Amino acid sequence: MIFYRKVRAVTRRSYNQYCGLSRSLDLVGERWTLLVVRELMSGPKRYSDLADALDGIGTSLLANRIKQLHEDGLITREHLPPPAASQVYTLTPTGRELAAALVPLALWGMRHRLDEPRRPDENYRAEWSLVFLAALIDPADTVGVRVTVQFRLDDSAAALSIEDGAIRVTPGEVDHADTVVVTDLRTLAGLAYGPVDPVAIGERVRVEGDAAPARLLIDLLTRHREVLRFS
Amino acid sequence: MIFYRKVRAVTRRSYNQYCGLSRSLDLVGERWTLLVVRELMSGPKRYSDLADALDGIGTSLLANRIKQLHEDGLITREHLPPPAASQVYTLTPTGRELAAALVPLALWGMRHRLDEPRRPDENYRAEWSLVFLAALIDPADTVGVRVTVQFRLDDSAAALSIEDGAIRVTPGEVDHADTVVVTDLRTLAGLAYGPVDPVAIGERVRVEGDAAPARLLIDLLTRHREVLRFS
DNA sequence: CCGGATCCGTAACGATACTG
DNA sequence: CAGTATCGTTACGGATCCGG
Repeated sequence: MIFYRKVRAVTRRSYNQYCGLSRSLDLVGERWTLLVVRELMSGPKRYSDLADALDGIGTSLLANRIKQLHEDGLITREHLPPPAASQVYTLTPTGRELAAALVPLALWGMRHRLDEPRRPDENYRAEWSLVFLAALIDPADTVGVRVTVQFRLDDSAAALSIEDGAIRVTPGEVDHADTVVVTDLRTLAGLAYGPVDPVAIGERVRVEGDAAPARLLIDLLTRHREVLRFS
Repeated sequence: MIFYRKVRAVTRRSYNQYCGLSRSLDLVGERWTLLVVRELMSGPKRYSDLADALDGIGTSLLANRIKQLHEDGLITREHLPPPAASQVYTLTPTGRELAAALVPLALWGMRHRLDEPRRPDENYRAEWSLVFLAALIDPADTVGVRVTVQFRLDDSAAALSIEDGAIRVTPGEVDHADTVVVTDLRTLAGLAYGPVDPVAIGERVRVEGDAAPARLLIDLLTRHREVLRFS
């Protein structure tokens, strides 16, 4: 009797096209991969953090995706010092460039696919959108700026902070925020790229605390550069 | 005896996340979909054109992808007048915005995934990369410009033309080109976004015909705006 | 020939159970 | 906590067929 051992495919499925887009998708075009990258845009994450955020991924597939991203040099796997006894995944510089390349695609989705409101059982985290909106801020506008704003969007919280030219998004509540902005995702997204008028946002945006940092940040978000156009 | 009819799933598979990127990928994240969009960036195409360019897609899947893109309002299906007796697919304005959003991802792939040279049996078409490089040209720089340059890259040809502010890529050979540029993809891509120095390209770029239009176009390609940065 | 639809084998994914 | 192992289901790939 002969046993056939199921051998793991040595070659990944490829489009077999000498083209930048095709080769990008060969690497990160499979299901869930780009969402793992998105998760890491709000800072290093543990395996269980990713599994928790990516509802429905299945543990086995997540492990495979992490392994691929690591082999391809898009993330690093670091062991935290003993007291933590844990390991975290972090974007490499190449991975961060990929993350930046996802910004227009995410904004396209915000513009065209967020008009259908959030379904009752649909997952949602404030940092998912905030990382892409934060990428719109022009670093040239942040010299000397040092601000942390706590956002609360549709009952999820995340903070956006600017310090020494570094723009960072932190999931959840931070304890050193300069002020708190309470609004919804569509309003904030509409402010940043589109139809919402910054001067008439009184009833859709509530600022708790000092208004100046909130104004500053919303100003930075609204005077970003143009989006790319095709044709 | 009871026959079970295989019912087409009424609900597409979704990440179930209220997030711009997730919802984009719900729409266009499945295999081959974004490559169909890329094909349409170089002009309207027939079904058989797409099937021919997307080697390995399988006719049934291509038909499904086209149907989805049409239902989602990203492409139109037009019947050509009787002598042609054919139908072509064209990007809608929303579809063109999506195409523009793919540019950074394609450039990321050019920068990071094209160092592995073209495999012997790997498919290649000049327009695949040219549409994304052309998107780097700033429309503000094209006022009054009217030029058509025939490119020949690694034995595939496509033309890039600018006219009345419209930038267009045409597959294959055109018959009204102002000049011909012969080079390879890595050189052209390196010129546009990266490490190749425009002043020392003599032996890597060959211009057949009038040098002025070629210089103009290469100049437009190299002085595009910065790419988005993350972090 | 063009524009698909049908069928079927294989690979990818999703859910759950289990382990160091 | 950080994954493997297993297994049923879905998606994809290739071939064939079919109506205009």
